[in-house]
Parts: sequence; C-alpha cells; structure tokens
Amino acid sequence: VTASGQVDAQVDAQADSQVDAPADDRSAVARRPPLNRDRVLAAAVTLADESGIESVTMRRLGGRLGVEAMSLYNHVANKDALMDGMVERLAIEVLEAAGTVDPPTSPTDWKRAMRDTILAARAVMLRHPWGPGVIESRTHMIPAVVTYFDMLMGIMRVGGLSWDLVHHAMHALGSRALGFSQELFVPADGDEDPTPAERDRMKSVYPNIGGMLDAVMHDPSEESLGWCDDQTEFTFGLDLLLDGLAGHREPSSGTD
Amino acid sequence: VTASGQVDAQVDAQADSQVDAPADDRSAVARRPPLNRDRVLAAAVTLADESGIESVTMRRLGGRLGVEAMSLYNHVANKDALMDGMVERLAIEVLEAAGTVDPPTSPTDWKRAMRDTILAARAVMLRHPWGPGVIESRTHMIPAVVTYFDMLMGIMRVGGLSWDLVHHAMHALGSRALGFSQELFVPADGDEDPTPAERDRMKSVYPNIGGMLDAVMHDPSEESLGWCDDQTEFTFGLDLLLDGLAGHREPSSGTD
DNA sequence: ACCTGAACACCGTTCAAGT
DNA sequence: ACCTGAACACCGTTCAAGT
Repeated sequence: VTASGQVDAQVDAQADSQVDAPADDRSAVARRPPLNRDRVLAAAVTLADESGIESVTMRRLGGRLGVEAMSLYNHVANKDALMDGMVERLAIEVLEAAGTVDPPTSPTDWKRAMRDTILAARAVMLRHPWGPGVIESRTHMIPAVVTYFDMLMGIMRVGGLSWDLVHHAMHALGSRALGFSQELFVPADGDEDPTPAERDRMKSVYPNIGGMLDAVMHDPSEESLGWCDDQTEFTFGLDLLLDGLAGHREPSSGTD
Repeated sequence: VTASGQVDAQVDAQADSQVDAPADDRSAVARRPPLNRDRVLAAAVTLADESGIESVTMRRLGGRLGVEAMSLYNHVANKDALMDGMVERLAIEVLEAAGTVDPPTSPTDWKRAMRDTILAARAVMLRHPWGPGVIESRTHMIPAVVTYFDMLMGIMRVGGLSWDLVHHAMHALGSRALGFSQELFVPADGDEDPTPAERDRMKSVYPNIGGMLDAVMHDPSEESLGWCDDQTEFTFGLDLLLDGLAGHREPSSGTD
C-alpha cells in the first residue's frame, strides 16, 4: 500500500539527473534526497493551490511527496505547524511582491505607496485562494507577516502619521492590509445572475436589496467586470479607509 | 453505552411535569418529547457558547440532547445544515437587537442609526464568539442575515445614499456590518503585555512596531481598556467608513 | 415518525520498529 | 537521522433494523 506511484515528478527529475540504471524500490528510497521542511511546505502550498485547503491532509501530502504521512512529523511538529509554515511561505511571497513597489518619495506620497503595496499583496492572495482562510485561522504571529505589517507602518510614518494613528490604521485596515476582505456569501462558481422571476420574489421579501439589484444591474457601467467586481469593491473600501486616515493626520504634517 | 445520564434537565422537567411514577428506560424514551430542529439548533448554540465551536460534533451534541448522534439526522440534513441553522439563530438574535435601535428620524440621522445598529449586532457577537468564524465559513446566504442586510440598506436609503453607493457601502463594510472585524493574531488569553526585554528584541527586528509599542503603551490614555481596546478600534474603523461614505453622498442629498 | 447499533471511510497522531 | 506499519481515538455519515 505504498504511495511510491505518486512520487513528485520534479523531485524525481532532480534526484535521477545523472542516474539511468533502473533501480528497485529499495535503492529508489535510499537515493531519494531526504525530505526537509521547505519541500514539505512547498508541496503543501501547491496542493492547496490545486485542490483546495481541505485536500491538504497529512496522508495526501505524504502521498504527493512519495512518503508515508508519518514521515512528515520529522519536519513539522504537527498539522498546525504545517499551516503556520504555509502562511510563512505566503507572507514571504507577499514581501517579495511588496518589494517591487516604489517606496514613498515624499510625505504626501504615503497613500499611493500604501495602496500599491496592499494591491500587490492582493495579487498574491488571488493566486492562493486558501490564504485568507488559513491566515485568519492562525492564533499566533508569523514572523514574515509581522515584517510585512512593519513595512506598511514604515510607509505611514514617512507620511507623517502619528504612532497612535498608525496603530488605529492597522486595526482599521485589518485583513485588508494583507489584500483581502473576506466576502460574506461568495456566490458559488456555477451561480448565474438572478432571473427576473427570482428578482421579483427577492424584491417582495427584501425591498432594498431588490431595489439595488434593479439599479445596479441595469447599468453595467463601462469597465466593470460584472455587477459585483471584487477588485473595484476592494479598492473602493481601501480608498475610503486611506482617505479617512489622511483626514486624521496632524495639521502640522502637511497637506495632500 | 447510552447517553441517558446526560438528558437535558430542562427537557426532563417539561416532560415529567405531571408524571411522578418512576419509569424504566423504555418508558423514559417513549415519554420524552421528540426532538425537533429548533431544540437541536438551540443546543448547538449553547454548546458552542460554553465549549467552543470545535466541541460541536454530532456525537457530543447528541449526548447533550440524550440521543445518539444519528438521531440528529432526522432534524438536520447534515453538519453543514446544522451550522447554517446556528447562523440563522444568531442572525435572528441580531435582528432582535437591531429592532431596539431608534430608526433614523431624518436623512442626516442615517449615520447614527447605522452606527447604533451595527454596535447592537456587535454586542450579540460578543456573546457568541464562535459567530464570526462560522458566519465566514458559510458559502450560501442565510435568510435572516439577508434580512439584516436589507435593514441596513434601508437606513442608508433614508440617508439619501444612491443605490450604487449603498452597494459599495455593503462591500466596504463587509463583516463589519455584522459587528465584527476578524482580528489577525488575537493574543491568547494567557498572554501578558510584552516585557521590556521582549520589546527591545522586537524593536531591533521590527523598528516600526517597536516604536509604536513605546508610544502607544506609554500613555494609557484615559478610558482605554488597554493599549488595544477592541471596542475603541472597532468604532474607529466603523466611523472612518461611515464618514467616508457620507462624503460620497450626492451634493443634492443635503448636508450633515 | 423517530431512534438505535453497527459499520464505513476518513481524520490527526502515538509508538515501537526498522535502516 | 529518517522512514514505516500498525494502532488509537476521534470524525461525519450510511444503512438496516427496531419501536
């Protein structure tokens, strides 16, 4: 009942690069480079990207790596530590993306820099849809995430915001600082726009939602990707917060 | 291996009100009022309140109700439907709390009404700490939650906000509309304020967080419950959003 | 109509044993 | 040092059987 049939192709290519003799199972195991924490975490991230976070089980992850589930415990303390490691990898990716954003060139440039940085983080999250859920399930800090937060705070300090306001800002942004805002009731992939009949029923029970549907769906304005373009909504909320924070700056810290 | 020892006391009192003869197990089961969906959901909410959401398993919930786990499937389709039902109960509690808030008395009163309503919802969430997590895990709409959202939208319409702005507002508020903003890395109960030594180490790795700790912890301003008073931070972020939305109102809709 | 008992297909995790 | 195999204590869920 071995999982050797599922040995990761990339790993094999690496290990077998200068070996062409067909090997029996024992030597295959012996030749295989020993697992390490990094390879375990990378495989977990890939598995979550491809099949969703619920498919990341110790047994299935072991299978991916050509190893029994129990071997993983040599490299991560337990499943919780595995999840911490996945968030760590994700945060490192966020830091890399954030590093390509132009730092603020003047105090009044802080809002642009915050916006670009957070949207860079968002781009990473869109590549790893399991990110938000796993991040919010963590109960203790992950260093790379803290480093990212420290970076955002540095941008705001350049903008002249007081320590107290920076503190409020981090709380007000919350998960938006990392580029996501957990959507309530995200419609399933298969869901279509409501039919007129459904809209009628909806309007009788929920008059305001009904009215909104009529108004917002009627004019699919220029560049919208749909009547609920997530990117548009995200940036709207983000700008609302950043503009509000700007209004709370000390008068002495200049205008913008 | 029966769970009859854990029969809910309240249920027994109800069932036995006019029966005083000691009964054997068979008649006890026969006399017990049959379970129904409402009692199952109420027990699940109580169990989650007392022992946390992770303790709500079909087996344990059955035990609470003096019934085998499999009996629950007569009243809820599966565990997911059970969770939906729990959110439904929670949302009904939110609607009750929101119903005690004064409706807006004038267009300019909409911000006050939104604020009071959302803070009323927040009070309910504080009584049910499992609420945010379970709500965010739901993938389809729960009617009572939609009713609550419709109510919020009604308040904004009284305030003269356009349908388009109301739509943006609901997205911008996100989970804040329900009274919570998922805290990233909520410190464990046992965690104390960082010691000076920890602060020094922190300052060298995270200069901005370190600076903030110095500044914000130094002056425990008047009425704060601590250097990270959740209620203060929640209302700060909420006001930021509501004020920002007010700024987006059509000029024609009056001043406030 | 409602409930039970046994079973199934999964989990995370332990432990002793192998190399 | 790293990996395996068997086992344990849980899950959600099914199914046939009881009343």
